Amino acid sequence: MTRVNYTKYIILGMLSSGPMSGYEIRKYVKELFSYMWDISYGQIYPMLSRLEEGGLAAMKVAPSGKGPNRKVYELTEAGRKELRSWLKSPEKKEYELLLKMCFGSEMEPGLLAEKLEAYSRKREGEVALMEEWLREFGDGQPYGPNAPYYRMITLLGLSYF
Amino acid sequence: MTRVNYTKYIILGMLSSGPMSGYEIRKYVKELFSYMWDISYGQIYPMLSRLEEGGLAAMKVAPSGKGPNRKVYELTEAGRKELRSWLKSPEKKEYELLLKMCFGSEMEPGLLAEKLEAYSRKREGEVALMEEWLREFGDGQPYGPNAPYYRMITLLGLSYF
DNA sequence: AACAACATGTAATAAGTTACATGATTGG
DNA sequence: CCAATCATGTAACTTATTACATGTTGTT
Repeated sequence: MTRVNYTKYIILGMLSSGPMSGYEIRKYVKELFSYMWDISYGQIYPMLSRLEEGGLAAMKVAPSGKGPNRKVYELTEAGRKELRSWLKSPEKKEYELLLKMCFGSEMEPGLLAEKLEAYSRKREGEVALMEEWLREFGDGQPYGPNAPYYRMITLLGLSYF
Repeated sequence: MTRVNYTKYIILGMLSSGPMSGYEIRKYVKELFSYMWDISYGQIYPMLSRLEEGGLAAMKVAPSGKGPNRKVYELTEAGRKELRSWLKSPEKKEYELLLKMCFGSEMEPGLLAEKLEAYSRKREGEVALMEEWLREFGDGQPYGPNAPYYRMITLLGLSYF
């Protein structure tokens, strides 16, 4: 089970909305996704080079109105294919579906709805478990001094799900 | 600005509830926090050694009813001090306060409430911003093909906050 | 002249994952 | 005897952060 490089798919996903420079990718990710993910230049620029090398993105130097020249990257067909193949694949992390949702326009019609329904079904089981925890946390001390705080977090999780 | 090692504080925090082995830490983190964080043996065991070396935890070998001997780690006074100093420090990541909340029993009375209030105030500003985004995402296409999906995520974030 | 924002990049370091190695005990 | 669970650990590798280097353009 080789691990998924999310940085790669965040960048591929950003480029799916249109050609962009590394600087812009950073700016939009910070603006739109700041409370979910962050991505630093130390990841972005090397990854853009790797994507270009691998034929997943094509680079053009473009003059910038302000500041130095920009390197604008555009998704190639291979890049779009790679993005879509990840979008279709099963999620391995909790937040992965949320990330995929950001690039919903690249998903086949119905796929996102299908995934969201499966997620919701999975969550229903967890909600039942959380409700059970809440009852358990209430009874005495078997969970130690932090039980009331776990309770608060479980309550938060419950309302979120 | 040296970076915060969250693994260290998760382990220190777990040990604050009582002596525990690496295996147990993994088990509880998976059980209780699985939808927020994960922590692998490849992090836990080396970190426990480092904590012991640094005098933040003390190790005792204890026979296990089942399976091989366990190495049970107990928080030292220095370890507790280190945990509390992190608990007091300002948060640098979005999810950091949630993590701190799990170890609320080690926080000075009022500190958690204070931090939660500050967080709530900060969130109020963001809620206003999100509401503005929702209006913007509604008007035409300046945000590209994924605008409806950003809208969904913003809606989710809004109800969460 | 100074500063903010624009723009790209790298090197050193730290952190995290995966796969592997080892072995005991209990229940079916 | 086999599988599951208990239990600890390491090596190879990948990923991420921070600090630094460099330089432009527009605003105060």
